[in-house]
Amino acid sequence: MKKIPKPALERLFLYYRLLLSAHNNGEKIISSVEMGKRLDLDPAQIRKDLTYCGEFGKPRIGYRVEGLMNELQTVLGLGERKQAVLVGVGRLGMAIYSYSGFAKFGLEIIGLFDSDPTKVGLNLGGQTIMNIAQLGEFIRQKRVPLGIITAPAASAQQVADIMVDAGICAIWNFAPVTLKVPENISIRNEDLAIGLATLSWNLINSGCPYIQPTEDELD
Amino acid sequence: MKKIPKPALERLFLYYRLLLSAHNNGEKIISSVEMGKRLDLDPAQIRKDLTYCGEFGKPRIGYRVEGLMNELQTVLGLGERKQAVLVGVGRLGMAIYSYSGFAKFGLEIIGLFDSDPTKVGLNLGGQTIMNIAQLGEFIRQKRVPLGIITAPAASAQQVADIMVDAGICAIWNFAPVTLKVPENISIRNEDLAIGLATLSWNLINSGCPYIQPTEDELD
DNA sequence: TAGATTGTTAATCGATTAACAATC
DNA sequence: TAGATTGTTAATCGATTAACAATC
Repeated sequence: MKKIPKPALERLFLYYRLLLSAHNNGEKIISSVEMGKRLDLDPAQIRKDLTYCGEFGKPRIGYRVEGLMNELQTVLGLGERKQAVLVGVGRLGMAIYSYSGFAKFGLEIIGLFDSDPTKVGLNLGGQTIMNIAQLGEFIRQKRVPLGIITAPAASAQQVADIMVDAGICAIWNFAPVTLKVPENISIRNEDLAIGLATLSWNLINSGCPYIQPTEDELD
Repeated sequence: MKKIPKPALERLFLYYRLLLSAHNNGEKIISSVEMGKRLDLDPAQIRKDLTYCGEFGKPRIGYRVEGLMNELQTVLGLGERKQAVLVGVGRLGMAIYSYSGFAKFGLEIIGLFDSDPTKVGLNLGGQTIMNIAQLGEFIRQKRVPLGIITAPAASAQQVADIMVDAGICAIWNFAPVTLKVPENISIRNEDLAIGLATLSWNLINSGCPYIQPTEDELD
């Protein structure tokens, strides 16, 4: 398995989603130039990225939409079932749990957990929220490879420790905190506040007329 | 205003949040080594990043927690009020709207919009959900600098067009689609499915014992 | 002082972009 | 064929890491 640079890996998924949409739209062939237009990316970069997943393009023609789509699905493992537990059934947790878009890529949330006794026992979309005390045992027994943390920052590390101890392989972390995990565990931080912070910086440095300069703004 | 590379800008926010926590914890001084330990980053990188926001460290001593925190707050504009509209009051939209963590960094969502007539008129946390037809006028009148899109992919571009036309300066996009906007508009895509896809790839390429060939999983 | 830590310069690393021969 | 598009190599760009003099 050829190593794929992280930025390229993320783009591969964008290509996959684009191809899925093109396929549903009845398109048979697509060129790197056309993909670049739709995704606002350099066609050369797209071609380069696609070399990480085998060769499919034909000079003068372009890429077969369905073939490339299937190849990407295989490479990214999007066709595999990925069972997961979700810990922290707040609004964000519920949003992720109920979002059908992830199921298309193989995500199956098979266990909901919370530490709040008023939530434990509630039924949500056919699943009963369990006490966090049962988390480790559940992961071990069901051999759950993926953990989703939508718990508050204060308890996120504790949750991660339980998951790791129970043998989980990957963590999707939405808590705004840097988790300490062994390096064989793969972790993805969706730190939404970072996005807000970068937009904040852009706003005050872009001369937006709708932002009222406090006193220090003049360049 | 010195230009700040994007990855450095994102880390600056991590430093800010760390300092906020250290400050609340009563810490007065912190070194780049200590920050590196807590954030799992190279101390040299931290020192380098911090040069983008003025000089604060003292050799042999470290950084003054409060001073550096305040400086970062100013640089990132986190103390400024950032008024925003949110379009698409589904579960994710509600999660973002009701998350108090963003308010700490200056976010103020002052308008909720949806195209679903059964939602328009409902009251949510003191605000009435408005019809998307009023979006442009609202932005113009209130001079709203920031738009948050939590609408479905299919309508996201249309929403963005209205926002841009009304003079919005920045867009925080949660819809899984590449939006076309003029290049003077700053945009941040929080494409959560990318995270899932990278974890998916990691799972199938890391030899996770809890991941089995698909046929074993059928039941 | 002696030692720890900064800010900065230089070296390394990795990713993007450009160029173009090969190809259909 | 002529022309468009690929895959790949080389050049460029930018970010990270290493090294170390300056400093308190």
